[in-house]
Amino acid sequence: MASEEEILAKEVRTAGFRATTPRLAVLIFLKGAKYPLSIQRIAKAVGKKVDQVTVYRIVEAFAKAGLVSQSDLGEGRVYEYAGNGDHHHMVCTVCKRVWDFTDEGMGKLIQQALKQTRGFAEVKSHSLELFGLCKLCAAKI
Amino acid sequence: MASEEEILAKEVRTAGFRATTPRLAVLIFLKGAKYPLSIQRIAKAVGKKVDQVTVYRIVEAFAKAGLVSQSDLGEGRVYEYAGNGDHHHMVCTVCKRVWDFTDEGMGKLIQQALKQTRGFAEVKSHSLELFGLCKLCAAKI
DNA sequence: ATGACTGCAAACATTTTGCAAAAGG
DNA sequence: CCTTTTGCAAAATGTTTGCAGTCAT
Repeated sequence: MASEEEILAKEVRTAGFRATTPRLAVLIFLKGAKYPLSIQRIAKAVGKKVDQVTVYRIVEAFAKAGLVSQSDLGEGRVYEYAGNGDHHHMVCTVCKRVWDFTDEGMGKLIQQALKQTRGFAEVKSHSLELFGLCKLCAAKI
Repeated sequence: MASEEEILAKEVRTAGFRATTPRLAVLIFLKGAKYPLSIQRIAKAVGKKVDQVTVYRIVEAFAKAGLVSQSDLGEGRVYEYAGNGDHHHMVCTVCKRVWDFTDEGMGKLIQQALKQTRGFAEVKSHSLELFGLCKLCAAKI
């Protein structure tokens, strides 16, 4: 049976890249991460065996290829493994913690949007964030 | 009758700020803008009568106060006047142009999300972006 | 073998900070 | 007045680029 690493290596190659140590390190880390992370945090996580410049290039390329998805949860751009399922984010603007949620209605919403905006041909990806207060932070106010 | 500027001045004061020239310049410009803009573009637009550092501070404060809303449409963070109505963005990833669209179902979606994520008390704002290809760019491929 | 990829150094850009002077209420 | 706000200079961060050497295929 294929190891975790072999599976990801295949995924990386399918996306058109060579399966290098830095790329696998980044992808393995992101796959295991519980919430989206900034370049800096990813770089720190993979350790100094991978240069931060390389992390920039890898993550940007992965994002373009759709292997990772990007968003801005209020603290600058963050990235997460796209293969962990389509979901959205709910962010507490005080403690910055992130919750995931899913929504069935996205397909319908996209159809509606396309109907409204003539001029658009095709939606490739989406990003939806809700900002507010978690119960803990709300209680403190 | 109150001039455009007087109305915005009042809005700025209601939000808890002093109605200074730089703040009104930024808000007037953003109110008239047809799509969300970066700090750099806002600074350039209001001219060099307002320092770019001041634009940073103003826009950040306005965003926190809810006077402007922020998002990342793929090219870094951009801002727009919040009073121009609740809407979402559709962005062509090739030519970067932005279309607006609205969605009735947002309230229901938020209720759903709150149901899913125990731990959340209240949603204050949201941000929804669709990325894809406009017809012009799709035709060129 | 050979093109893709990485690391390193340095350029470049963006964002933040501190403080004295200016301006709003 | 008296506090908030601004401009300026400078520091601190963040991001991109160029290139020689390394690695995956």
